[in-house]
Amino acid sequence: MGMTVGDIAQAAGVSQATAARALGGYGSVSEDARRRVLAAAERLGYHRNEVAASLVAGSTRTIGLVVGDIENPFFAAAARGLTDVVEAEGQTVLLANSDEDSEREREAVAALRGRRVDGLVVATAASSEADHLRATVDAGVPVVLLDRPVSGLKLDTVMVDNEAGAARAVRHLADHGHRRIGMVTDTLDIGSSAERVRGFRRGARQAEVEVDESLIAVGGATQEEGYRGAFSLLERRDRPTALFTANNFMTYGALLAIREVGLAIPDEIAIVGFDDFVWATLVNPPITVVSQPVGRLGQEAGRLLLERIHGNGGEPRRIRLRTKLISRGSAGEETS
Amino acid sequence: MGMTVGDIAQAAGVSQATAARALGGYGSVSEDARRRVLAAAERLGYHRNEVAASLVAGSTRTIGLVVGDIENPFFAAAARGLTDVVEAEGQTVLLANSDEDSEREREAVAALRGRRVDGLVVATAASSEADHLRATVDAGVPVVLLDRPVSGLKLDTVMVDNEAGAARAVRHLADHGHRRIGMVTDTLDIGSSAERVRGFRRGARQAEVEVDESLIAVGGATQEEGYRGAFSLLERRDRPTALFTANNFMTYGALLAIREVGLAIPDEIAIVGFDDFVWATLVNPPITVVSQPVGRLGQEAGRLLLERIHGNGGEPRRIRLRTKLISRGSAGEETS
DNA sequence: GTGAAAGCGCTAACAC
DNA sequence: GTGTTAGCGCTTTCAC
Repeated sequence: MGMTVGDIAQAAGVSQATAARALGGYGSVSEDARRRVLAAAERLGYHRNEVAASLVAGSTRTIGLVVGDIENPFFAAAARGLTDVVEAEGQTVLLANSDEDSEREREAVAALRGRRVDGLVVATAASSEADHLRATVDAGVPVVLLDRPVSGLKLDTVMVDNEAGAARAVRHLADHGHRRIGMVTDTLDIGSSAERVRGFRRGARQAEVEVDESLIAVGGATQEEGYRGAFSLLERRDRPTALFTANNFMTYGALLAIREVGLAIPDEIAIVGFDDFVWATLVNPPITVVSQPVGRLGQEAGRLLLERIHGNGGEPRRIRLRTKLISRGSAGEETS
Repeated sequence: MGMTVGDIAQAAGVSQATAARALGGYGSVSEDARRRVLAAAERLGYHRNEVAASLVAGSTRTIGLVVGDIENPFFAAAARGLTDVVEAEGQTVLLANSDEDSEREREAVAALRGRRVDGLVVATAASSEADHLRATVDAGVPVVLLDRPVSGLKLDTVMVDNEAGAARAVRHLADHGHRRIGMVTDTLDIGSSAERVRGFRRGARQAEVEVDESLIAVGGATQEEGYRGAFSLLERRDRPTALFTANNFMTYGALLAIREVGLAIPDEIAIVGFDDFVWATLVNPPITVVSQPVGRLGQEAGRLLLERIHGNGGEPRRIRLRTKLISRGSAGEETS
């Protein structure tokens, strides 16, 4: 533990510089010296103090990840994709949860920046308040936006085609005879959610379905709020015949509400959710979803960030990954 | 960014030492100097370089977490509990996945130690190979074991009453008329799984049910392996009438296998899973589980670790949290 | 109360 | 090829 290059140097009978070179594998060291140093290091169980190395190198080989909640399978999968990519480059991930709260997000970013992360991947809670991100980039710390665009801030961003995916879902519902379609979403402060609502409207227009704005239930980013939103729609006399839910929390909440109200899927209420989930095929009936390549989202974010860290300048890039509709029956499709 | 205490000191017209004291809130500084320093820092947007501070303090205020896979809801929930507790103390979590591979776990631990984490929480992949953990503790870096005990290594450990919980599940199945009960588990290298198998045997004994060892399907730690294990049991002529699955991956895999084989739950095959999951109430029928307080597992691990970091010596502690059987119908219970 | 100076463990000029 | 030396940005004696 308390072992330093100096100790190794002494044990190997060379200067600290030589030991450092042998250990670091840079500069030139005689074969003999190198062997002695390496042997001493091995014998004494030396491991480089990365924080000291970071101080001089000006790089911590650590990248920060700020998500709403790592317990959310979406973020967990993205985190996994990210860690896989960056660890392959010797980077490690510092994790922070924002609980979708802008203030907590600020604190998280500050904490990570204080620890001098080489870069940051953030799924920002509020697409409008982004001065902390701008300040970070201005300070020379690369930031990649995950899943959620930010208005008025050109930054590397990795997301899915939210609008197209949502529109697709609505058309799918319309194709199966639905004219009265409700939507359950979390706050529109979340960039991707705002896009999905736009997609909802667009899809309706394309399918020539009238959009009843009162059928768009907007709530918080929790399952309870999803439940509440869906419930409010379902208890109306003129309730919709189909629901489009903007993410898994909303989907889950809506399914609870549907069960609570006692409606049969898909005959009394159809449903299509944004984002696939592991159990979608095991609930009854299986749930039709717009699936997104979540792991890849994290991977691409990692790649983009690594490029920036490696000094790649150039215009910010926006990567849009494609979503895919997976038809399982909950929209009233014929399934075998 | 390139701002240092020296810069602030200069801007405030004081020495670096005074600026550092004012900024760090220690030592004694005149009210006047303090104000000037703080004002300068604010104005120039100074933020302490924590890596430099870490180097001198010998503490990074960072703790390492090594799990099998953050995408696994169990680990995600534990991670969340852990971050909540340690962030409240100003610590941040460095995350690494081992994929339940001993070698990758070693590398992860090495990488985290190199970054001089103040402590480590690890859900170790192999309960028998623990020299890397022992070495870590010996080097003075506190380690808390999460979820999985390690044989022959006395360390702070937070886990659930695996054996009791598993026994309870089996008795529950026996209480509902099952005499031929199979078990699907991942590798016994995983400490908690080994305990659950012991609990399986114990529960059977208590319920005076004969244990057919060939009915214990042991596989890898993936859903596919869970599927495979369950399938192998279900396609037997003398197949069990009930299944106990050792964790969520196994439960999920088993449910797929059950569907594949075309058996009805609970009439043709009953099932009880270890560890609750969000969708358990929405699959049909709802799944009976032995639930564990996963978030608390992470929290307690955090508390234990923080205590050690704060210099609390004393004997290693083992915390066992209680599991709870939640009856939902998949074991053939009468449900309203 | 304040400043000068040493040092955390490492890397990297710069001489030899 | 190797050693000496000067920092990286911070904290912390030790004088004054």
